[in-house]
Amino acid sequence: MFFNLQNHSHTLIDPALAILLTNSPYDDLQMGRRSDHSREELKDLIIQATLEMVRERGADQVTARQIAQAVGYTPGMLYSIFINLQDIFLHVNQIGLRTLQSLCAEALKKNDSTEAAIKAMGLAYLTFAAQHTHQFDLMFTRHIQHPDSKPPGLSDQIRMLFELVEDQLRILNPSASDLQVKLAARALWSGVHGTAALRLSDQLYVDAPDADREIVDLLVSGFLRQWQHSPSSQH
Amino acid sequence: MFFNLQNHSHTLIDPALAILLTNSPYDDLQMGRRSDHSREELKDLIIQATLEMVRERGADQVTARQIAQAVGYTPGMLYSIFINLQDIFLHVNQIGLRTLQSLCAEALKKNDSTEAAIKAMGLAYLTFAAQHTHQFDLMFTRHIQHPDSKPPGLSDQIRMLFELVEDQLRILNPSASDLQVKLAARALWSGVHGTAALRLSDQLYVDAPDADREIVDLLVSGFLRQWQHSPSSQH
DNA sequence: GCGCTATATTGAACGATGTTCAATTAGATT
DNA sequence: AATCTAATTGAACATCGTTCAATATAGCGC
Repeated sequence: MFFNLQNHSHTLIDPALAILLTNSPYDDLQMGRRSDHSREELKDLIIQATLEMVRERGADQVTARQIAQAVGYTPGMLYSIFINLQDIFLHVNQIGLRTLQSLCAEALKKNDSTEAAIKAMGLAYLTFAAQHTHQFDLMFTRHIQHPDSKPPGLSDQIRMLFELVEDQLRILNPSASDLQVKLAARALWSGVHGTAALRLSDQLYVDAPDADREIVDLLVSGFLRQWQHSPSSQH
Repeated sequence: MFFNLQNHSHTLIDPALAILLTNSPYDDLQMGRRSDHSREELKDLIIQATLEMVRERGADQVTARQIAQAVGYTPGMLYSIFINLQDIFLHVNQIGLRTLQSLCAEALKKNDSTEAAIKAMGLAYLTFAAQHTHQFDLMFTRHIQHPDSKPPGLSDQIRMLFELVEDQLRILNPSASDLQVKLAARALWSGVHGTAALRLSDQLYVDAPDADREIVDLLVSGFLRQWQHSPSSQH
C-alpha cells in the first residue's frame, strides 16, 4: 500500500520520482545525507506510513520492521528520529486527535440550536470511532505509557476538545461558574466517550443497530435539560 | 511475592505444606500425575498468580515465564490448560468482573432513595477503578481480542452489571419500555464508565481532587431528573 | 575535481517474548 | 514388577523492540 524503496546501493531512484516523493529535495541540507529525505520529511514519512498501517491492521499488528520497510529504511534508523516505537504511536495519535477535533468543530457549525450542535458533535465523535476503529482504539482504549519526555502537546489537544463542549454549555447557562462548566462538560463527554468505547469493544449489548446514536441522543437531551434549569449556585 | 516450587525431582515438598496449598490433594485423580495439583487446582493457581501480578505491575509487565515460575512450573505447561496467554487474562478478567459486580450490588443496598442507590453504585465503580487500576485497565481499556472459543460467560457478566442499573431505572419509571430501559441504562453507565476511564488515563484535566465523584453525581442526578419525567411514549 | 570529515544509515547482534512439540518422567493399572 | 498413559519438561522457533560499532556517502575546503 505504501511505496518501497530499499535499493540505495544498486538501483538509483528516478530523480523525477524522488522529487515527487520529497517535493523539496534541496531544503536545508548541511551534511552528508544518504537519501533524498530531510530529517523532517523522514519524520513525516514515518508517521504517515505508521498511520496508514494502524488504520488497516491495528496498532499491535504494526512492527518497527514493517514501518522501516514501508519507508524504505532499516529499523535502526527509526531510533535516530524517535525515542521509541511508542513515541511514533504518540505522534500518530497527535494526528488522530487533530482530525477528530476538526471533525467535531466542523459538526458544531450549521445547527439551529445549541442542543442540536452538541448532538451533532457527539455523532461526529461516534462516527469517527466507528470509521477509524483501530485509530480510535490506539488513541484511547490502549494504555500508552508516556516516555520520559512529555507528548508534544497531546494533552493540550484533549483539553481543546473539551473546550468545544464547554463553550456550548456556557452559552446555555451563562451564569454557571468555570468549575461547574468544566465538570459538566466532562460529565457529558464522558457519556459520549464511554458509549463510543463500549460500542467499540462490543459491550453495549443492545439489539438496536444504531444503539450508540440513540444513547448519545438520550444522554445529551437529558443532560442539557437539567443543565439549563440548574441555578448557578448549585453545590 | 508468590510461592515458588520448582524442585520436583530432587527436594520433596513438605506434605503439610502441600496440603495447605492444594487443600484437597486426593481429589479425583485418574492418571499419572506428576505434581500434587489436580487439573482444576492448577487452573485456579495460575489465574490467582496472574491476578496478583497484574494487580502489582500491570498486565503488560506479566509474562508467561513469570506466571509459570510463580506457580512452580514450566511455561509450556500453561498451554496444556489454557489456549493462550490472553486466555489466562480473560479468566483473570472474569474474576475482576465478578468482584466489581458484587461491589456494585452491595452498594445498591441500604439507601434511602433509588437515586442514592444508583449514585452509590457509581461511586463503587469509581472506587474499584481507582483502587485496582491495573486490573480495571486490563478489563476495559486494554483491547483483548477474543480467541476462537468465546470467553466463558464474560459478556454475560457485563450484561448482569447493566441489569443492576436497569432494575433501578425500572423502579423510577415503570411505564418505560424494555428497549428504553436498556438504552437509558447504557447511556447512564457509559457516563460512569467513561468518567472512570478518563480519570484512569489522567485525561479529566480538572483541578478538583474528587472531580470524578462530582462528575458522577452531576451525571446521575441530571439524568434521573429527565428519566422520571419522560413519558413512556418518547420517540 | 579530490581527498577529508562528519554523519546518516546500516546490519548484525542482544535479550526477551509467546508458543510448539518431541522427549521424558512418574503415577496408575494390570 | 512391568507396562501404559498422561503430565510436564526443556529446548527450540520465529519474532519482537532496541542498541551500536561499522560503513558508506554527501558536502566541504582546497
